Amino acid sequence: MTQRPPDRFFDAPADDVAPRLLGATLVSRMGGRVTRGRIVEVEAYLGQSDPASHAYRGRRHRGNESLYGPPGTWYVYLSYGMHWCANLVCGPAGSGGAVLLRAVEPTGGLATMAERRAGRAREEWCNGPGKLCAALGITRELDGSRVMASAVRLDLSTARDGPRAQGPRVGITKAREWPLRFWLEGTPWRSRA
DNA sequence: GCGCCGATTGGCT
DNA sequence: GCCAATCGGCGCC
Repeated sequence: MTQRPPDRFFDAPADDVAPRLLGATLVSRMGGRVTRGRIVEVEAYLGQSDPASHAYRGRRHRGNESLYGPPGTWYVYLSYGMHWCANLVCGPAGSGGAVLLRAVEPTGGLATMAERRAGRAREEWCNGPGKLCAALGITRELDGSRVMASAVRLDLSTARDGPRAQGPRVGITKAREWPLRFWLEGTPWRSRA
C-alpha cells in the first residue's frame, strides 16, 4: 500500500523538499509492470532564480511547461537526445523549482529492471538520472501528471531521518557549486559523478 | 536556416 | 579519461 505524502508536501521550496525525499520509495507501473526503487540521491533546482534551472530562461525552454504546473507535478525531459530525466515540481507554485531524481536503490520488480537494463550489473541499473528512468520505465508519457494520481507514485513511509549528506551539484556548468545535491550517507547505490 | 550546447551514458583508448 | 550518440532550444546569420 502506497502512503501518500501530506497534501502540501511539495509546496515547500525544492531545497527543503529534496532531503525529505531521501529514503522514500517510488512505485512505478509504467509499461504495465510494477517496479520499485528507494530514493538515495536527489538534486534541487530553484527555478527562475537558479541559472542551472530549466526555468531560468523562461517558460518555453526545453518544453518545460510542466515545470509551471502545481507542486507535485512530474516534469520529465529528454537529455542529450536519448535519456529521460525525472523531476518533481516544488513550490512556491509558479516558481519553476523542482527536484531531480539522481539515483535509487532497486527494491522491487527486479526481473523487469534486469530486462530493461540488460547485461548490466545491478549497481548500474539505477545509479544515474537517465539510468533510473530506464529501469523504472519512465518516459515523456509521465510528464505533466500529478505524482499521486500517476503511473509513478511515492511512498513516504520508507523515508527516514538517517544520515544525509549534501554537496555541490554535478553535470552542470552554471551555479555548479551550489550545495543542492543530497544523498543518503554511505549508500552504495548513488551515482558515480 | 545553421551550428552549438546540454541537469547523460556507455564504449573504447 | 576521452568521446560519440542524438535532439530540441537558442543565438546569430
